[in-house]
Amino acid sequence: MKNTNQVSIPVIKRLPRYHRYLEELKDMGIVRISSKELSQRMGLTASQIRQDLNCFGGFGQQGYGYNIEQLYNEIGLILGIDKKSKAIMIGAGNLGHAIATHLHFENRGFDLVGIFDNNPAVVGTSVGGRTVMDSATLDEFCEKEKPVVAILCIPAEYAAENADKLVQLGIKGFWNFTQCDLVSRYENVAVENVHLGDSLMTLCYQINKLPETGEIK
Amino acid sequence: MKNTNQVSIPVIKRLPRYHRYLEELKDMGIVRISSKELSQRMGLTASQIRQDLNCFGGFGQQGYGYNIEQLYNEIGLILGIDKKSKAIMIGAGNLGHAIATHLHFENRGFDLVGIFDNNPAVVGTSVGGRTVMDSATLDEFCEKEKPVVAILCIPAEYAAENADKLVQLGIKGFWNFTQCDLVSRYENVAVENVHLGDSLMTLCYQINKLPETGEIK
DNA sequence: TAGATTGTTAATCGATTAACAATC
DNA sequence: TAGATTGTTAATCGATTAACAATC
Repeated sequence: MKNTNQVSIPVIKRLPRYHRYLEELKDMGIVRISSKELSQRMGLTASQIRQDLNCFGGFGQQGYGYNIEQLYNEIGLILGIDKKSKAIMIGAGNLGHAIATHLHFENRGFDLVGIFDNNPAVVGTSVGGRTVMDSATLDEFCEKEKPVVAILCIPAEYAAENADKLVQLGIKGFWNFTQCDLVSRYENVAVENVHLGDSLMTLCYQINKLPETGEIK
Repeated sequence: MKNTNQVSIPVIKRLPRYHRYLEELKDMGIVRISSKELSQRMGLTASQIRQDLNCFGGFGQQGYGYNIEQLYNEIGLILGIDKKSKAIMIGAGNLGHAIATHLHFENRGFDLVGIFDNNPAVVGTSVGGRTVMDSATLDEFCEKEKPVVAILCIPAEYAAENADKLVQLGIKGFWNFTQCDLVSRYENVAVENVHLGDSLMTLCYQINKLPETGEIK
């Protein structure tokens, strides 16, 4: 694998999608694929695929293309999904509950080791086979388990204070489902935002910009 | 408002975020703001903000800046959140349940008029004050209510067939929570993907690329 | 009026696409 | 070997940033 220093964000964001398509092809029993054919399936250019992959190394072979299983595994390694970082979830409301039960953390480089909430009605209940713990025990838990990532599923107004505290407790990355941006509050802390409200508004724009049925041009 | 033909995607994706920041400033009782100050708050350049806004018209005033409430309203109009498109949700599992209850559709240009599931155990239950309907009644419902957007909260393997059917029933846009890409299956149908799995894997990459504590450089 | 800040044009930067020699 | 397809360099395209005249 080549020097991975400073691979651009757009490239990184495409990796999981490559991974998905390759998994599908692998499961179909297909062994090799050319950048051209993959590009057609994915709606990209072959050039882009080759450029993207060559940020990390030459995984193909001239005249042959790419071995699907090998490339699939390589991309998994690049993403680091074999590492299994410890993650905790803050907030076990509707959304937290859904995220905790719906995602396959273990297939994506994480181990969800704890779920916390400060609502007494929720503490002690089971979410996806895990018992929700009291937020009051968070400090203690972090000192012992040393989780690396926190998944924020709390109301926006508590996001900043919680994040600050979690960084002090050693958290190095957030999967942020709150409206709050956590813009550059910290150095060397990764933030991956899932702004569902923003996404919905973007769709709103698209819908309203769609040509009306029957409209000319 | 200027001709909005072909405003680039990156610009559109920033609009909801401007909207959020402006709402916050408005709620704080602040009346005006310069592109410079807003840029500092948001972690952007002032140039970018001015360029973005001038895709739609000149909302500012030299020497003064922007009136926060006016700009907030203008961006709302650009996004079209006053239009209230009818939306239906397909799949009322954990994730669907959370989305239906967690998002404020009415503030973001949509009216969630129906939730459907094919699981008899779920049909008839209440989700966020709405009764889940049987998927078997979907055709009938669409003919009568003419929803414009479908929110897909179903397993990936059923996504394509459901989407095809929904397009035939008149759906013009998808908010797609499935793993399936729905890549360019249709013309003049908007697709906004929320690939949570991809997002999580991107975070995985970031975490593993973070400099180790104590590491030099 | 003087100072501030926009709207807009020009310059820069980065990402995507095209081209092609290398090579399996 | 001939054909296919990569890895990589060069060209293009688009988005971001800088600069500044216009003007409130």
